[in-house]
Amino acid sequence: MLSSHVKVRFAPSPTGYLHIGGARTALFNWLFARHHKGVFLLRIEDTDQQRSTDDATQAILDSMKWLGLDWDEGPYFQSKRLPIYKEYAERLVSQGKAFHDTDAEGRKAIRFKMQDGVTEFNDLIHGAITFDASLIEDFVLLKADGFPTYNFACVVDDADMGITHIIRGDDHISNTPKQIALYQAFGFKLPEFGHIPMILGEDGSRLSKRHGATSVTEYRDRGYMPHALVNFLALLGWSPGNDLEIMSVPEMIEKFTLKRANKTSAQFNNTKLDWMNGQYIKNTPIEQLTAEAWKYFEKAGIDTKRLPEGWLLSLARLYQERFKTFHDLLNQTGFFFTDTIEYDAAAVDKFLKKERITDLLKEVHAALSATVIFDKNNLENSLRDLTEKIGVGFSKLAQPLRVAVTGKSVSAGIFETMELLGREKTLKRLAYAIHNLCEKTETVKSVA
RNA sequence: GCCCCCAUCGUCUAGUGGCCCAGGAUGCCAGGUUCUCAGCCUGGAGACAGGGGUUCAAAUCCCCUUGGGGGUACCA
Repeated sequence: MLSSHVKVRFAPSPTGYLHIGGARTALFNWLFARHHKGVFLLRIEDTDQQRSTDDATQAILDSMKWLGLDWDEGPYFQSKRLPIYKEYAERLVSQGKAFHDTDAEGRKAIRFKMQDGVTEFNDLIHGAITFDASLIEDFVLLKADGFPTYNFACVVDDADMGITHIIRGDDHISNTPKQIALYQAFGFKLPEFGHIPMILGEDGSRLSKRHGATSVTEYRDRGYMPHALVNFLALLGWSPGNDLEIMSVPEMIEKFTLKRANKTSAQFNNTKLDWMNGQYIKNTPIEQLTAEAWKYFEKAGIDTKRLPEGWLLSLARLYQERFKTFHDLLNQTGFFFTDTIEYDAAAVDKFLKKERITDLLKEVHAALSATVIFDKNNLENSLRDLTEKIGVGFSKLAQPLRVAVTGKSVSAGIFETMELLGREKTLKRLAYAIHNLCEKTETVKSVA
């Protein structure tokens, strides 16, 4: 393959945010270009005046950047190339290959005259695909508003911009014979076509808003790492051919070929994405992870300036193997950042509203108060000593303490948690639980 | 309706005629580690849509059926 002449494009229409299907198409084009050391260009197909918006364009550009899909040319905007399309359309009219037409509603357009015959092309992924051109109607090239239609603008631009490989969703397979007819009418050199499978929602139906998060920006806002999303998306419709799953971007570029792309549509799977994001989090250097968490926390409205030096790093270290997304981290660690913690009612019932818990926690309170250096080692020593002295298993003590301090029956290690929370808050919450939560019936949420 | 594409564990996939009574990952289940959960380790259940061919031999090739997806716009 002549790698030096590869030129591909991603050509979204700015009628909505970049969804994961579009992102995957962009990614495959990008990987293909980088693998072949070719050119990747971005073209905005804003020929639908009603539905195109600047916000959508901006969201698409932001999403591409966030994913790390940098383009070498563009973005070109089709709305700025109107004279070009007009000229090409008229050329076809003058050659008798297209004609002016007025529809029932009185709109005037230029329509392409389809020739009968068989259209066959060799798809890079599907192999030979054949259409009977006589079944395809004469289609509009230039709309009444002077804007080109998709099929027309696409061909004119791809030819004009020197696109060598058209990699796009297989929902475009049936557009291909029309486009080939146009290439032939103009005498343009035909590019290669590679139609990649669609990404379906988790239930196997076409991706839509009711599937929850479908846009790249939503995944960004929910605290996923861009490389994890890229890695996950790369594996939807493509595989390196071995058992490798977690791959760096350079690795993906090196291994990416269209030959290894699938024909079968793939269902999106959030659970596996979560797992993958967790893998990336685990493998991210702690300083970088802390910085990312910091950014996310600030956006979420947490006053990070008030946190002691190094505190967030300790938090990140403690939670690194425990969270899947930054949003998840925020959920898990919310009790650190508030004076009003939420108590899980079931946890309170199960671990605090029991006989002798008040006494036990009073002992714990005393032991913790007497711990001079409030760090995890000393806290552990104090409490281990206590359990030995009063003869109870450590878990009998840990759970009530956990609920009292975090409000939940699940948390990271209790000693590390107390150390991070600090002496003052820990003791305050413990005292509150002793006086207000143990062996009483109401009280689910209050100030501690 | 007509045209086109597709079909391996729930999901993502490996598999291009014998190496496959089908491998990996995720999820699920069980056990281990343990202050809970997560993580980690070990083990387990789990698929070639159905039917015909071709062949000494088929998940792999052909046909039909069924199922899914896409198109059939002066949307892209």
